[in-house]
Order: sequence, then C-alpha cells, then structure tokens
Amino acid sequence: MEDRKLTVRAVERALDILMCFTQNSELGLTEIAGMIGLHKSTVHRLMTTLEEKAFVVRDAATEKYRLGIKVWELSTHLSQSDDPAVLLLPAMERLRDRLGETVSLYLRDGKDRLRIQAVQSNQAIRRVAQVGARLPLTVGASSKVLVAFAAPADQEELLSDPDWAELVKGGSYVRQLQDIRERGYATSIEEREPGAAAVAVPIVNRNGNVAAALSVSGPVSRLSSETLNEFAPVLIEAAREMGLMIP
Amino acid sequence: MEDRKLTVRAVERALDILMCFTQNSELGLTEIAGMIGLHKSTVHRLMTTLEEKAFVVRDAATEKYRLGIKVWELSTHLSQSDDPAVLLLPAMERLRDRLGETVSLYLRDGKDRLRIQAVQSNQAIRRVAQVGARLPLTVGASSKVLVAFAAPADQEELLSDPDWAELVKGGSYVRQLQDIRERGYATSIEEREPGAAAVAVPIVNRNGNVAAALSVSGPVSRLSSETLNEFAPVLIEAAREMGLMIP
DNA sequence: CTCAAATGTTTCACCACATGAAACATGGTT
DNA sequence: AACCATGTTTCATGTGGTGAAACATTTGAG
Repeated sequence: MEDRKLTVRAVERALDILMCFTQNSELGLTEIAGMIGLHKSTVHRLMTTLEEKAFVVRDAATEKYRLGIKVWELSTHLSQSDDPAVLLLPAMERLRDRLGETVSLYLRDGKDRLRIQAVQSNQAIRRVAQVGARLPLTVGASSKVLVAFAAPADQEELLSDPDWAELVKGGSYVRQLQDIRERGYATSIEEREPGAAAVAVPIVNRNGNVAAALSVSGPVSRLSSETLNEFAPVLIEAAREMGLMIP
Repeated sequence: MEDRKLTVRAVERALDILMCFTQNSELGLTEIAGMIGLHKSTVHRLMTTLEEKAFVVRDAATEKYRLGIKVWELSTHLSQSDDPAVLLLPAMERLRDRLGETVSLYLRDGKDRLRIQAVQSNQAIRRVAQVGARLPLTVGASSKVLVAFAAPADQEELLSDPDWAELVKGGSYVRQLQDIRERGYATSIEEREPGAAAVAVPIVNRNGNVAAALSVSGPVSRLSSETLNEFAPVLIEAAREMGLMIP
C-alpha cells in the first residue's frame, strides 16, 4: 500500500475479463479464472454482472460465455469522424492498387501494436492481414517505426523496461532506431512471420505527432531488400498525404 | 436487502457509464454523474479505472471522455460467424433492389429494439436508417412484430409492466398483436417518425425462434397502406429464406 | 452402475475497499 | 476580483466485495 489506488479493483477485474475474449471468443468460468488468477466464485459474480448488463452472453449450446450485444452496440457509437481506420481507407486502397501488396495500418497500444486497418493484396499469393490483431512491438517493420518515432517519454518507458532488452535481439537495437529515424522508414524480412517481408513508415498528423504506422507487406519471393527500399519513397509520400487527413 | 445480490455494484455502475456513450460520443465528468445519479467523486474513480484500461480516452482538446481503443478491439473479436447482421446482408440488398426502399434488421434488447443492419434505398427521396440505433419497442411495425412473436414468457413480462400500458395507445393493443400473429406481418404509418411508413415481418430461425424483425420502410408518399400490404408477401418469402441461414 | 473429477453455483464471516461528503484546485465568464 | 462550473484529492465510515468451503450438477472412466 505504498501509493494510493484511485481506481476500482472490481471494475479493473471485470475489464480484464472482457479483454480475455480477444484471445478466445468462447470461454468457460474456470478457464477465465485461470487466465486472470482469481477464485472461481469471484469470477462467477463478475460474470453474472457482465451477463446481466448483456456485455457477455451464454451460448445456448456450449454453456460458455461470449461477448454480448452491448459490446457491439458500443462499437457502433465509436466516434468514426476522426478514426484513422475510416479516414485513411481510400488512400490505403490506392496504395495497394499501386504496389499490388497488402497494406496495413498500426497503432501502438502500450507494449503491443494493433492492426486497425488492412487492405489485402489481390495477387494469388498474398499476405492476409487480420484487422484487430494484437501483435508484439518487438519485431516487425511497423514495430520499429512505432518505437523509433514514439514520443521521447514513451520511448524511454519502453526501453527502460527490464524485459525489453531480452526481447529485442542484440545491442544494435538502439542504433537501428537511430537509423530508422534518419532514413524515415524501417524494413523487416522474416522477422515476425516466416516468409513475409515488410516496409513501414510513420504517419505524422497535423500536430506533428506520430499517429500511426503504415506498412506494405508480402511474400519474401516478391519483396527483396531492394524492392522494399524502392517502395519506401512511395510509402513516405503516401504517408505524408495521409497525415494531413487526420487530427 | 430482500433478495441477495449476486452482482457487483461497482461493475454495474462502470458498465452503465460505458453505455452512456451511446447517447453522446463525448461526455464530461459532471455530465456522466448527472446521467446515472452518482456523486462526482465516485464517477471520477470509475472513469480513472476505465481510462487506465483504455476503455475510454480523454480527448486532448476538449478534456472530455470518449470511448477508447479497447472497445474497438473487443468489437473486432465479436464472433461474426453467426452474426445475422453479416449473414443476412446480401439477402437484404437483394430485397432492397427488388422493392427499391430501405431495408432494416432489428433485434429486441430488453424493452428496446436495436437496428443491427440496414441497406439504404437508392432513390432520391429515401429514409436513411442508422445501424446501431436504439429505438422504442412501443411504436413502429418492427416493434409490433418483435412483441407479437416474442417468447410467451418475454411477452408476458413486457405487457405486465405498469409503464407499458401508457406507452401503447388504446386498449386495442393486445388485439393488434393477435391480428399481427394471424396475418404474419405488421404495418405502421407515421407511427414513430413523421412522414415514414413501414412493413415488418419476423425472421424465424431453424430452431423455430424469432431471431429478428425485417422491415421495409420509406416515405408515406410512396408507401400507402395498399402498397405496404402488397409488399408483405415479398417480405414474408424473403424472411423465410433468411431464417434458414441463421442458427 | 459406481465412483471420481471437473465445472458451475450458493453460502457465509471477515475486513479491505468502495463510497460520498467535503475540501481543494483550476479555468473560464461576468 | 468575485464567481461559477468543472475536475481532483482527502478521509472517516460501514457497506459490500472477497475467497474458502460447501453444495449441486454433469461428464467420463473403470
């Protein structure tokens, strides 16, 4: 009890439970209790509450819990007016048509990144990217961009984490970030996903903050190191235009 | 304290707060406190918790709260495989093309209904229906269908509510429901929305339960009582096919 | 068919923790 | 400056959330 809590524990736990459903769309009581390390009966009471408010429902067949209609209703009321995923979609489609590869848009969320939008390549062999996916911030071109261009305070916090050093291989990491800032883009070849390569750039909004990372990715067979570097200027220009569109 | 609460009050309150954002996408602290009748400081603590978990964010400019990225992330993990709004969209588009008017899909949620899907008429003068809208269950063709074909227990609960009698005009209401069940469809002319008329039918799923209500609506200038009755058989046939598609 | 193991549900005594009043801080308006 | 509205922090109080344990129910194994 060193520093005061100005938060409500029961609510924190309930929200943690909800987030469990991003890993598995159907969960049982004991399963949830195991995931967040609480007693069955505590979870049961929280689930009853969530169910009563229709944030979760019980599947009639399996007796397990799923996300409920209120989550869906809330999501329709997300203010879309300034949502990059909506505003930038047309520009991303143009970029996809020009380069012929899958285009993705990422936000940093804590120590992860989230793919908030994606338009798929229409070639036969293509990378298929899932919107809403939570990915590690330690590997991949987009990750390096998001870290390299993060606000100094945020970056400091990430790099000072004791776990971080282990996750990013080699002491050259800080040097890499410096290079990325100088060049303005990052590349990755089979870093997170075997067989896949990508190039990513930051999207800087009107206020000069890095609002997101934009990436083009595909099979290594088509995306050689050389090709990635050729794509970079196209991405940089596209990102510049996109940056003007978002607040 | 007559009957035991097996729910968690703090969580209930937090969820109620979240649902406030369906009425207004940007809310201040005092505003929220007023809406759910709690003390400022209580709401403040709950908001801090919601903010820490990124279920809400504070708008940099206005200092007010908005829904956060976790709500968005959760929504992408809603199991879409058996979501009527997704499964029935193509069929709804075909119906729109055939009749030329706006087609909507509704679910009952407690004592309201939710528009979970809509495809707009492409005529110059048209009804524009917003997906995610929460509407009263007391008026409108879809409402009458949802009530008339609700499970007996649910219907009983609705009709026995003392408030209900006042909201539905006239004692002919129960009789109306009986008519609707016999005919298999309901109509409404300027009942909820001035200048608008609609015809609605139930969608019965494979298990024989009423899964949703399907409606066609437009301006009264085009949808006379006669036209609505002509549309009804088309709707009934479309709803029958749709019912086979959902669990 | 019986017993055991796993999952979900309810009960209960304890005291941590959520609560709301009040004081404090801040910024905008007259 | 004085005021009002909004957000933030402090604090005493006792309610209400907690987890152990008992109970209920289903599933599977032997």
